[in-house]
Amino acid sequence: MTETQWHEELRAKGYRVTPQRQLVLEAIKALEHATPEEICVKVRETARGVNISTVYRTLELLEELGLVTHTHLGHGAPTYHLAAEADHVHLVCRGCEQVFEVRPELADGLVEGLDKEMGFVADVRHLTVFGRCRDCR
Amino acid sequence: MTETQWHEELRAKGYRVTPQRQLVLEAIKALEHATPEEICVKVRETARGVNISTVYRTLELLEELGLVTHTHLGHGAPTYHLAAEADHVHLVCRGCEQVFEVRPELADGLVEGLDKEMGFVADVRHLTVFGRCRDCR
DNA sequence: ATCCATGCAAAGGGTTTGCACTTAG
DNA sequence: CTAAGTGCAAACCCTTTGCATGGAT
Repeated sequence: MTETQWHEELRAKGYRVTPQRQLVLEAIKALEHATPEEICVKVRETARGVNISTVYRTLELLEELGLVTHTHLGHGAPTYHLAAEADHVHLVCRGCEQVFEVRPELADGLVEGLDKEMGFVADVRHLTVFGRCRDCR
Repeated sequence: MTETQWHEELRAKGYRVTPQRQLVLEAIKALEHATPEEICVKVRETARGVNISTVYRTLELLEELGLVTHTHLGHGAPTYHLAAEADHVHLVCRGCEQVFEVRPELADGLVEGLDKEMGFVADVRHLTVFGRCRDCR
């Protein structure tokens, strides 16, 4: 989606294009897997005084527009990333707390099984697998 | 694991067997997928005045002993269940918010793939798949 | 000139912690 | 007896909300 495309989508739905909204989206683009807090810090590098509650409200909006998704990687705050770049499964190692990304095709069997067995359509982009990585097993 | 078995495991590690700890474990057994708050309420049906912080401390202990595991089903508090009965994958429907359980074998392909591809040992019991159920797709 | 969006501060969940008291061993 | 466990209250993190001000359209 181009810059002007989502600006127009915003306006079409009665929302406004504000500097804060643009900065939050840019921060997500730049950071990858960033928490609201981290996004806020990043945004403040450019524009001082942007409030954390604005970040939360913007994240909700961007997610509603389908530009952004979030995942829960562990116990703390969720992490946000561009929906366009979110096409991977997350692995979280309980040993070293590291986060890995793997091709979503690895979950194809699971996805098909769930659909066949009970008509459940899985959203692989929100899939987080906990376990232990090679070095911590 | 029998009653006396885990009592002895507690003592062997220098922990004590207290009424609160027994009640918390029984509550988890009875409730299935209960949040700390719900467990606390259940425990208070039997013993009044048990504190929520004791519940949290006990959950941590029981998890360390491997008697109990938790999963994050959605945004709120995690849910706890007996490790012995936790052998299933959770599905959460984003439409109706319902939680389903399915046989862990459905994830076998994923588990094998992760191991083969990068030596990652997945813990299926903590796996939660988000998506849409038959009625909400 | 609208009325949506923001900043601020306060409140809200969920969880952890410090400390004096209690209790299992 | 004495170390571990508990209750209580306060603190903590993350998130949401109410309201007056500010700004995009």
